[in-house]
Amino acid sequence: MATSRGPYAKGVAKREEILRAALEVIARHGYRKTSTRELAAAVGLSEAGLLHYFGTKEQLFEAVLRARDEADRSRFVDVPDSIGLLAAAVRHNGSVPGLVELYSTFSAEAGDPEHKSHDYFVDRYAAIRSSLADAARARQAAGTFSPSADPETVATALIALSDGLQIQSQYDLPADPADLFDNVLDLLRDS
Amino acid sequence: MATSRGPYAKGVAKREEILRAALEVIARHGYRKTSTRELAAAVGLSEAGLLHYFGTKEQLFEAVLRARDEADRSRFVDVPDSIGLLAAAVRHNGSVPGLVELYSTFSAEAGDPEHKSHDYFVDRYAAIRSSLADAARARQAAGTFSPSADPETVATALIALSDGLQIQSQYDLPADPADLFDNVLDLLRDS
DNA sequence: GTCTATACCAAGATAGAC
DNA sequence: GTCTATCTTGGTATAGAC
Repeated sequence: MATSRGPYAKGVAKREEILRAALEVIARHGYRKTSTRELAAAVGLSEAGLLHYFGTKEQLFEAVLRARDEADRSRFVDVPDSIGLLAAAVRHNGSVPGLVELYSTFSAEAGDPEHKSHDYFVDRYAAIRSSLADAARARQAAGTFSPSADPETVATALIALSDGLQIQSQYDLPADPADLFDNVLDLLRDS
Repeated sequence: MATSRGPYAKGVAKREEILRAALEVIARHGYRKTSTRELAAAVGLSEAGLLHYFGTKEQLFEAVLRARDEADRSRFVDVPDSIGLLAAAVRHNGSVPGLVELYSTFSAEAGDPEHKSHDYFVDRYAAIRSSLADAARARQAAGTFSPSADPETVATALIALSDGLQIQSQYDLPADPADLFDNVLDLLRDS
């Protein structure tokens, strides 16, 4: 048996270059219209060469979304709790429509239990839900959040609100989704 | 000039048969995995014959969603206002996972302004938003809804909540999405 | 019964995943 | 390169208005 040696430094760098390029191409052409062919051309690789790094098109897009989560976390390190983090992310989404389209489409498609990225979203939703519920409990203890609201319910609803606003923002929304999200949070503080 | 004669009785019947069959096949196999070939076979047509009626696969799926909206409206005629209608639809969605997958995926994909069904969703969202805002105003006037909530904001947020719950329901949700939706409505009544 | 738009099919062009 | 998917082209057969 060959023992796994892990990626070489060159491979790591190429991976990052591919992720950056994928982000850029997706932002311009959208998710559905971005082919592996086009992506390969953008980084100077053959299609086979590109897929060597990520296995399938889907795993590549999953990697792009993981990279975005990571980037958001480090962009908003100073935000006090995960409810605030979600609000900041919703606001930031307004400036990256290509990523919003990727996230919306991909999270809907991966709803199929046989989709390669299904488990990624199961884990991601569970983690966010748990951390939002913690934040809701902390805010309730501090007296800055509706005491009658069930934390788990609030957590699930806030995620749904964020996801749903990302979809609606692709159509003609009369207001800024981020302002809307903040307004709903205000309602929950006062009820 | 060729004057349009409209569809023959046979064509009208076949159209309905196709929509019914599409609903069933999509409910079983999901949206992404349903091919025009499979759909054509299910109604005893060639692919070209199938596409003769709807032009493209996308227009066929749009027709399926229009038929669903129509079916929901007649299923819930006795529901007093459109907020109640949305709540009833969310509850009903729990029994038709294939349609939920179709709706989630398709509404995300059609976010692309060049998608053939983009305008359908623009109109649909605008209509639902307007009717939900009317319902919120009526409930506020009747004293059964938070007076501090802006009706337009509530309308957009309720749609987002419904859409987002449809996505999350495809993963491991700890609670029933319909109960969750009702709980959020309760919070809005008391605030 | 004539006429032509509608209903439908066979084959293939095109394009993307892998 | 191979396989699979959508959609077009170019046709024939039939419904149904007149």
